Amino acid sequence: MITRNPSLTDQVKAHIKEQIVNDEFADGRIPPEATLAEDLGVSRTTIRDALGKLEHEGAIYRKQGAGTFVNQAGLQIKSRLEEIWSYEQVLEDHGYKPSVRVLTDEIFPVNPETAEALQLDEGDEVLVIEKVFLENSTPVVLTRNRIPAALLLGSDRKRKDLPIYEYLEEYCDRRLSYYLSEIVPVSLDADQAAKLGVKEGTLGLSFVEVGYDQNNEAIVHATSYFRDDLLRFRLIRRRAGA
Amino acid sequence: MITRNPSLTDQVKAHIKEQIVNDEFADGRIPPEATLAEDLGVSRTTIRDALGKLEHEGAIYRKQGAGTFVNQAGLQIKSRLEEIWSYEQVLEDHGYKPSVRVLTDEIFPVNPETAEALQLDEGDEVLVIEKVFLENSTPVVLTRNRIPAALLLGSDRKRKDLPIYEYLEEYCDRRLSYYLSEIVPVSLDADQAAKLGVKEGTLGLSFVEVGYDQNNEAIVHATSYFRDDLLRFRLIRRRAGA
DNA sequence: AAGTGGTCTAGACCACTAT
DNA sequence: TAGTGGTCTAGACCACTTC
Repeated sequence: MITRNPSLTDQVKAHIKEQIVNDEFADGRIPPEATLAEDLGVSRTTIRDALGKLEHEGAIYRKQGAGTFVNQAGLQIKSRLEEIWSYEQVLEDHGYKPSVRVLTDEIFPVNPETAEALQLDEGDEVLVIEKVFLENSTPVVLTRNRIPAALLLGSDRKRKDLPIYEYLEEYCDRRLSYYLSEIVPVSLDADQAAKLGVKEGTLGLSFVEVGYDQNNEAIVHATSYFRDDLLRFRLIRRRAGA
Repeated sequence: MITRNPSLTDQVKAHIKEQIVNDEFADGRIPPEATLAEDLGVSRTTIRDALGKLEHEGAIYRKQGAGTFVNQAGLQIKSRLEEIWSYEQVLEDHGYKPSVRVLTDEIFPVNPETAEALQLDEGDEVLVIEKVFLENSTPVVLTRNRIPAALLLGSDRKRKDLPIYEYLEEYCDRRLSYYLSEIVPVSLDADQAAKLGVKEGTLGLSFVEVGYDQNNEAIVHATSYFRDDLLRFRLIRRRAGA
């Protein structure tokens, strides 16, 4: 059944992706764009947009003049760094059964680092939400999110365990559009190590990031720490401009 | 002057990017797509493709129904992780004057890890090129590239200091298409620390990656180590599927 | 020479934002 | 309601690979 929303392109993308994971293409060769367009009853442009997205996420590769092919190596990637949104989802993708524990959920005066990241003034307040994501009872990810208190709409913020982007939609009516992230290797301090269940000084990876909404306003300052022994991030690096 | 190659889209993109960095758009507002199309004498599709690339690399953002705007925050990013290709270029972008020193350039029997990454057999040989990238006389990046010896075309490989993708084109006639990379925090061992001019055990970031050519054949296994105090990597994380 | 992906056009209509 | 970006179509021609 063809409907708008999800877009035709996304439907086509999902359809082809399904055939890929079900290994329905002989020799890993995907049919020509013109054939796909005719078979699915859409324009070649729509097919090309869908294939473009699949190529970008590493599921396929294309060779001008030759054809389009399944990319087995790319399909192995579980967590694509550029697309990580919910850590529960990431853990699920790794085959874990994730759970969340909220450690902190309080309003504090902003610290200088967050004030700069979120363009706040000294003395402004932020809501600090600290959470741990666990697989079974093993902590894997520790996050600290800071949201300007001025953005909060009501005081009945019950679902503290929501993914932060859902929390922002629910209680601030802001839609998180993208993160600008910095990747930093860290030696976990006593507090962080305790919360992640490892020894102080253990090596870990961390993100320091600022989240923006559709109006390009900074709405969240996030810091995340990962157990490197349990979670590895991968990404595809391409030639600039491609 | 309008010519093919670079594509119209890339010419349009470069043109708009230049106007952005020269701050030629009042209020950071970029003209409507229809206007750009008419002014530049191309179709709206071409304009949209160009704007799409600029949006993807963080230079602009778009709001349906409202317009297209310059993204000041995104413009600040120097090294976009997904697009890093030459470390000399990265160091230049950070305002450094880079230089390269080749530490190793020899053929060895393949080790098990590389054999698996490049689908080689035990006993096959690889060319190992180890290089350090320096700013002035300070080491910043240490890389080790391993190329299957079977790919080498001749024996007069003089330019060992070429970026590895150029080396592969020059001496193997293979075009590097993309890297599949894993990000790993490390405590530098004695050898690595010495080559980077820091104390053993210093915290660093590393990439472990496999490079593929257009036929999706693995052609290089690379390991890189970075001085975290001198080089930070950033990236833009977006909602999956967007 | 035949087939395939890459680029580009011109135009239609929809969804959303601003006023 | 007017203006803007988002999606989609149908078709043309080019560049490259394969045989």
